[in-house]
Amino acid sequence: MTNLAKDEIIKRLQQAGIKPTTQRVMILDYLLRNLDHPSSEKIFQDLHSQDSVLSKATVYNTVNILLDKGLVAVLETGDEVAHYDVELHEHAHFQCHSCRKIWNVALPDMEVNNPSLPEGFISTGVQVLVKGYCVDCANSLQV
Amino acid sequence: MTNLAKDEIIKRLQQAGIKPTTQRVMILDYLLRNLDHPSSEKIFQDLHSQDSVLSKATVYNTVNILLDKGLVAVLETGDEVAHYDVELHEHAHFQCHSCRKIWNVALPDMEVNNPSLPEGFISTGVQVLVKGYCVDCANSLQV
DNA sequence: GTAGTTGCAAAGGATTTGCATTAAG
DNA sequence: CTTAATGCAAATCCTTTGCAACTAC
Repeated sequence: MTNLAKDEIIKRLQQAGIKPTTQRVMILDYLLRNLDHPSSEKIFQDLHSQDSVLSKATVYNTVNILLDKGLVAVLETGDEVAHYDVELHEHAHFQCHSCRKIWNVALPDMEVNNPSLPEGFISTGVQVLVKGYCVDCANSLQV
Repeated sequence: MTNLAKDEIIKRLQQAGIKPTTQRVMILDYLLRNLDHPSSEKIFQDLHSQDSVLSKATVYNTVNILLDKGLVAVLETGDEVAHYDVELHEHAHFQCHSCRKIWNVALPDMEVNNPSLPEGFISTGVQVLVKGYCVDCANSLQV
């Protein structure tokens, strides 16, 4: 599990031009320690229960700043909530229809970076989401 | 542009086990004529302005039924709204960061159907979303 | 009749926003 | 000091739900 020192986290924020306040460091630290694609609500709940100096609005604002500066990525799954990810190198996600958990999966070596876009279109990234059933749910549901 | 006769649409609904009411036929017809990935709100606005016999709840309910029966697919983009698509064969989508419009793009012939999932996991489908800038926005924004 | 569908308005849930307070350099 | 960030609550937007009225067999 990634476990960067506070100094490292502060440095990352500063390099991105984000003022490293207590709350922002907490949140980025949380994301680096929890690679299971938490939602803003989950981040808030977990951090707020440990340490009451944190509001929901701050979590949403901070996550949006981190997104904007490219320190995290967002994954839209069709759940009502957005899931965040600090893993920035290209990879795909798998989500279980039943338990809604998300896994990272390796992207096969494919030309997903060069889909046949119309002339003049510019790609900035590709999101690949595989849906299905995880092994536990597949077993218990007899899918 | 697809332009199925009402009879065809009714038949499709019946084959899926959906009672072909006036509103449901209207909505499926709309989706077949508008391949630009409309949202429920857009469907409601366009159909309601033509013909006032339609409520927002009916649009949401109907779209969910169509989804459930596999007559349409949903595309989650990270906008606050879901976009619907009657094109059911495998393809990718491109969305412009700037104008938010969505295009269908061909999936390169890749093994996206067989990503390396963990043992026992079952895939039921893959959603590929390419993000970037469309030609018009790229030009006007000098990206 | 009876079951299923519609419309309306209200509820629900995720996210954003306004503004007074507080913290950071 | 001065600017920016925080916390709180209210607001907003999308979507779902409850329920009474309606429609179609």
